[in-house]
Amino acid sequence: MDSINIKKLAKELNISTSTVSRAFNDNTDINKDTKERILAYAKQHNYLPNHYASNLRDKKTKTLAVIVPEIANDFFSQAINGIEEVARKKGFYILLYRTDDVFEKEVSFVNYLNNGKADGIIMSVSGEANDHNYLRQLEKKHIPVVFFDRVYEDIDAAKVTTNDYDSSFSATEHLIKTGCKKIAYLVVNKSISIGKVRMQGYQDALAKHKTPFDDSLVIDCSNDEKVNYKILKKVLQDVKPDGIFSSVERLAFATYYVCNDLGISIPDDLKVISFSSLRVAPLLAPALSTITQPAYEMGVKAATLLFEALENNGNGVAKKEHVLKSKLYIRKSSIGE
Amino acid sequence: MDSINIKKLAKELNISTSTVSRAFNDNTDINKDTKERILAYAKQHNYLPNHYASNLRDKKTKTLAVIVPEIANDFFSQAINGIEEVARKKGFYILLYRTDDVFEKEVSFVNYLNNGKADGIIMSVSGEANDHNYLRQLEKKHIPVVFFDRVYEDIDAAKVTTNDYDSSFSATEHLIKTGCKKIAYLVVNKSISIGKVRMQGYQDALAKHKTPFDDSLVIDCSNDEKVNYKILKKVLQDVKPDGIFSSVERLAFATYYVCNDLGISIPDDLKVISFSSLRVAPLLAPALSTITQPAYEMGVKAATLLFEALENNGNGVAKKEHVLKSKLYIRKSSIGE
DNA sequence: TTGTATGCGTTATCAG
DNA sequence: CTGATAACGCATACAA
Repeated sequence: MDSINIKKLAKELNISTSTVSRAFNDNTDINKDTKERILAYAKQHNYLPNHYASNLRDKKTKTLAVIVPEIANDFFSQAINGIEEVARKKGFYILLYRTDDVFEKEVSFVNYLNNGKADGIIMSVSGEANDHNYLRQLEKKHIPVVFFDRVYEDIDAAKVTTNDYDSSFSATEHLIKTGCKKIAYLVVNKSISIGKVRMQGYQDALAKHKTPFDDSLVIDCSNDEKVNYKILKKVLQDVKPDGIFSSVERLAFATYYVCNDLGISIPDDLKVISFSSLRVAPLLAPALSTITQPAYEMGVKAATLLFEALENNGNGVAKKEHVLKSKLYIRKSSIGE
Repeated sequence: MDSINIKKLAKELNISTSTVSRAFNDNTDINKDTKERILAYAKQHNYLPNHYASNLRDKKTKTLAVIVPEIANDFFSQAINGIEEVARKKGFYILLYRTDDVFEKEVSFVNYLNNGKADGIIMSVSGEANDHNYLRQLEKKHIPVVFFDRVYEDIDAAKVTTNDYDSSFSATEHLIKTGCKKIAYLVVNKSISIGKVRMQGYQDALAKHKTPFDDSLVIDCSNDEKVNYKILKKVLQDVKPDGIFSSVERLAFATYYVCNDLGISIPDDLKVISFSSLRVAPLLAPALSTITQPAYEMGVKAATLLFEALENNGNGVAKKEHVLKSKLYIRKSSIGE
């Protein structure tokens, strides 16, 4: 057909394929003029080395897999931005996966990656500390993994997290200081490590201030907006908390909607603070107090660590937790009278 | 090393590589028991056919490239979600690119894709109708392209858009009806087709209502938040419009920030309406009136069209504009006294 | 139903 | 500095 490849190019230029190859691989062993001639002709005829063939030869995919629970989410989209930034500079491609928080999808994706589709993986996990054999397989194939935000504690890999415990503690303490006596903790999946850590900060802050911990104030929500609305409506009507600490952005939004409908005033009747990366948090009615994670920086850090692992062939890379700091923004939604 | 491949697997099972290959390719010409035996053994030893080698053989990458100006943006992240949904069902991978609205990056990405890295491309463009030779090269290589939202009119390809002209017309008319006499149009790049279409709707609505068009009310903004803040501050102080029609979400946010700082009341002093996919628009202070594009559905549609092109080998596919409908949500930010 | 042989497009090795 | 050749891992045509 009209498809071009290294052989045709070589033939048309009356040189060997090796020389053409050299022209494209910054090889020093090539005459400058020859190289220019080749590149010029290639450009003209729109030739580029086939990436799959190259990969087959030297096992470098120049591709990085990114696995996240959701994409349309301020935190993750900003993190992906950070990853993309670093990857682009290294000339790497990004393969994107979304798990929808379904553990089985995560497993199936990771298993696929065993076929050499990517050189490394950056992921924010969707399951609990459990059977992670599927991840151990990657180690055997020397495919490095870096976790960010949501990690598996039992896997030995580089991890990029934020100081969730401290932030949760501070946020809860802040609510207590503004006068809250009955603070509810909103979480999506209690058993996932990130939910646990955040809850621990909440509990310890309560304990420090001699506020008894009440299990009925821990509200386990779902991934379905409508269900959450119902759950929260019931809680606000029956349990009547005077403070909300939300471990997940969208539960804070749901709280706002319920309050609007029930005529509950934030912050007069109820103070709200939430983990959130929403850039327009200051523009909400009322402005939402947030614990904001450095999403973009976390992406950059995770990608940087992955490239370190790749460049050192997995040796000597800090397989530890790299903790970045979140920022607490106190806004109107949690300010006392 | 410890790496496994089709040969080793075949040898260990005392069968030929072709049989192993058949087991993985839903080939009918294989004994059911043999197939099961192979798959079981493969699973146990964590073998999967190398994707790059397979591709080199049969020129199917099962990969789809997605090129967007930004990722951390409600519209695009939701659209990507839609694309991902369809791609996943087809067993396709997604290669993600971000251009940052820089035309050169778009060109360089597209050129890369000429090397057979992806079977097809879905993109929202970053340039103007100009020299699109780089895209024409793709046609030669039979790599189908589908545009969404931001398209090049002069390229013959499937396009997924929304009824921007109508929406802009309605939005502007709505502002006029609520009493606005001096409506500013905010745009990021006037010369890009999508900005033009939206502006045309704005202009025509003005004309219909005998409001003279004033060029100083067309505010050309940038991609830098700080610069936009300054531009808008100046406009609100000097030109003093009583209505804002923003063709881009983040310019509406910037307007909100400026108004907060200048003590301008929305909607009393200034009414605002904007193109936006922000899911918490109703929660803003005041709730933002929006023209909301069906972002997710656009992603689904674009991906569906691309797969049609792929499956029909590019023939008989509707290389036309598929127009979906946006929805106008009138909220407090643009309601009259 | 299975096995053998070939080639996909590239690059590294080695020889010149 | 350049050319010939083998090999990467797989899937198909063809033979059995």
